[in-house]
Amino acid sequence: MHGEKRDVAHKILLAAVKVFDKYGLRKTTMRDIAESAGMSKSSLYYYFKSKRDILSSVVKQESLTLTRKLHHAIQQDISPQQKLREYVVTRMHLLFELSVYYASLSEAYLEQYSFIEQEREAFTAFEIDAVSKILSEGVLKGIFRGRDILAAAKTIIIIMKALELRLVISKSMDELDSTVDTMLEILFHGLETR
Amino acid sequence: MHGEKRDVAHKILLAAVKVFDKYGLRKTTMRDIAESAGMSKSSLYYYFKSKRDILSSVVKQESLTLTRKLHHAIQQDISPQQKLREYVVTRMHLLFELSVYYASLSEAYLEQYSFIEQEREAFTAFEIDAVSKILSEGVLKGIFRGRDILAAAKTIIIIMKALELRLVISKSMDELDSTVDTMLEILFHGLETR
DNA sequence: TGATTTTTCGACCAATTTAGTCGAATTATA
DNA sequence: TATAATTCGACTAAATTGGTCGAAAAATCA
Repeated sequence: MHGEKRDVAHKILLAAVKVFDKYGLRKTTMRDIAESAGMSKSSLYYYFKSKRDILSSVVKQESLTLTRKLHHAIQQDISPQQKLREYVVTRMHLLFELSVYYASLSEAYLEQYSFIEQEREAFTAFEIDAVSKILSEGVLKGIFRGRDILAAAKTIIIIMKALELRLVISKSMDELDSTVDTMLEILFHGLETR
Repeated sequence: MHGEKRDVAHKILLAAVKVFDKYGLRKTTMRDIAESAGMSKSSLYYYFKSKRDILSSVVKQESLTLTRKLHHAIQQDISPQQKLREYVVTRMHLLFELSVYYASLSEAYLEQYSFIEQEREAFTAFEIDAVSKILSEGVLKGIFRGRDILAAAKTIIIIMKALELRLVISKSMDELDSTVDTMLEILFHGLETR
């Protein structure tokens, strides 16, 4: 009749995201997750074998959401400039919502949950590929200068990561879009042919 | 030569605010505060007698900042409408920054730190007074209708508190100002004479 | 209906973390 | 140099942590 096992597991993950977002990974306890999911702590272990397991599932889920939406954002039939803008802005807004990627963790903690770093590295690889493709397209169309695409892509990603940090600190998205625009304005006039 | 006792105490409070903001009151430990302040945990007890003491000081400090800035915001020589707008917007932005008032705490936790509720109540009293004065001024100038000022003030404050909740949930201030404007538009056309 | 399976939870555990203490070391002051 | 102000490492008792287990409840099946 009602909820299957997978639905409850999903409900738990949603609850986990909520509290991860609130307290960060390190500070979130199984009790917090259970409370947020509206069930007993023991019941969590019926669906997940450990806290690490829940964490891992959340990370994988968020990572999937992130890449899927970013992929979709640059699939549109728009100019390379617009694509780059779309990518950066979408990325900003998504990362603002997704909790796990923002968790600033101590090295010791990351060691324990190594899959987070792994997932992050995989995401970086995706990013370099995605941005490189946008740049290549721009070069082919004679819009961007065709020097070292990989280096250019990496630079853009570094700048975006720097923006992430500012975002976390300010906790506001007010100036974000204009900052992105300013940044991209500079970026475009440096990349475009004349 | 360098830092007096009061300065260090102040430094500790700033560090405390930083981590309270990050983890919330409940999740913040003395170790967190000490780390954030760049000193040993034991040293904190040279300046404050307990965690409760630090918490209390932070709450009082934030409460003071809040009321002082709000008071200043409505001291300007502007129309009652502008004053009301100024009050609401300032309040929103300040509460977004101040960590303590947003801490959603369980009743059990609030019991332990009762001074938080006390300070909140004092703040509400200040608000009712401040908003009432703005409304009164508007009535005197023939701009607002002069029915039940106290009830009107309380209504405005309730609406602002509802906005607070939305603010916490969305964690973004993007739509906030326009929401405030929309709300005040409705509010003004209900309050103004004709 | 009664038997069986799925799901939930309270009670419990060992290990860690917590707020807070204390005396000794360090630093500044006189 | 003596004295006072400040810092901290080592410690404790109490609370909290992730995780276990078996029994109660619900849901499903016969």
